[in-house]
Amino acid sequence: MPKDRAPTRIQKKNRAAILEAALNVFSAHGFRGATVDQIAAEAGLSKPNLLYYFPSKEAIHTALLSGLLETWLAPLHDLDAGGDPMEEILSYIRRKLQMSRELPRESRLFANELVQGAPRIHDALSKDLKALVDEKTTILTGWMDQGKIARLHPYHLIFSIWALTQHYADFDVQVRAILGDEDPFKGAEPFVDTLYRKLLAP
Amino acid sequence: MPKDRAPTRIQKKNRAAILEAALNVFSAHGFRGATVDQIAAEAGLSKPNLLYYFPSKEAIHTALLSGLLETWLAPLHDLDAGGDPMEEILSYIRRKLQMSRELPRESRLFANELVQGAPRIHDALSKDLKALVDEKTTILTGWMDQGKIARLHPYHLIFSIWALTQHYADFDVQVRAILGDEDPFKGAEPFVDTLYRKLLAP
DNA sequence: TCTTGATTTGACCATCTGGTCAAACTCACG
DNA sequence: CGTGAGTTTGACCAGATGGTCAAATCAAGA
Repeated sequence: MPKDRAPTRIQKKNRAAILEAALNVFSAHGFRGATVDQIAAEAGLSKPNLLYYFPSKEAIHTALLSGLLETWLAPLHDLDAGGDPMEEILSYIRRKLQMSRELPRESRLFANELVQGAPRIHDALSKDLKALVDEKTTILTGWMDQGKIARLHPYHLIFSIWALTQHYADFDVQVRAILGDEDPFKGAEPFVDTLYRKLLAP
Repeated sequence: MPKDRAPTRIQKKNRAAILEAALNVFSAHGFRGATVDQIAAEAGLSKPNLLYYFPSKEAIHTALLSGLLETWLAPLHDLDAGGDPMEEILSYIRRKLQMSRELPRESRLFANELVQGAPRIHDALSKDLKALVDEKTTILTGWMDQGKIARLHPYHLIFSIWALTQHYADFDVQVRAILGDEDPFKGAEPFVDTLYRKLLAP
């Protein structure tokens, strides 16, 4: 285990390679389904070498999740009370959909964890996530009070956005099995845009 | 392994107990995360005894999935070209939401499988599911042509229904972490109802 | 009751998996 | 160079896990 001095060139490179490999493996097989050997192989390291950088499989998973949670929630963080309500929400939705396209592994990493009861991030959900959502639903409710957008249950509004956008990453196989060659996002973007324009129109 | 005569009383009871236990365990931990011992214990059998009824862990999983696929797709099957378009669709949505509430384990069983690339049901997706969806989107498109409902991408319309309704079962922990004590479905039902009424209004 | 097939189990096995460790090797820097 | 910290690895281990098997037990019809 490297001391806690400034990380060396090699440490930076290997830690990054491990996390990248772990993202591939954990997102495709879940925590239990992933093996340390698999991650090590994909990172181009031997297993003992990998365990020189992270003390355990669980530690890699935790590092991944907590490192990516911020990225994952950034779009919601950026929802601005000062902006135009409809534009703010639609822009949030577009960013979420874009993340589904560009960061599907991250989406599935969280999906795997959530479907199985989030044993490793339960805390982050009921603390950080809840706090963030509460902050933003206050903004949404404010806009509803001002008649800027239709009155809806703000929590369920947010759930609907998550469900709709992440569906394309999480259940990618199913979507592709049905759409065939068609690019899922080509149709998804105008669809969700239309959906939320109609839904939110005051 | 019992011969393929008519199943005895004991065979019926034990097979049912095994599938029930397997549903609990597979839906909570995924295929890889589930252990045969765990399923056997939950079914009240010893491991060798369980393996007397099913030849392998994989066989249990396959039996479960194929046995439940029909149940899972029944609501879509019932979408009737002869009925009132808006009522047919809203009734489909209500049934899907009801299944999310009453059969969350089944939902998570499929979610687990799908998130990890559906290695064991890829065939059923691109054959049975695709055929069913194609049949029903034809109906939807017909209704759109007649101006009975708004014109939308029919595949994405169906995806949106799946995403919205199954979200409450699949990501239950997250929903509860945010809603607290509030019953998720109390708010969800009017929300999705409103959503699709607005979306589908011609 | 007796017999036969169905059911159940304890003991066992091979493999996989997360993790350890001491020894070897490499790198940067004085 | 030389040297000490940083890095890598082969060999190894303990426990978990899927699965097997022969022997024991049970159930039901003749």
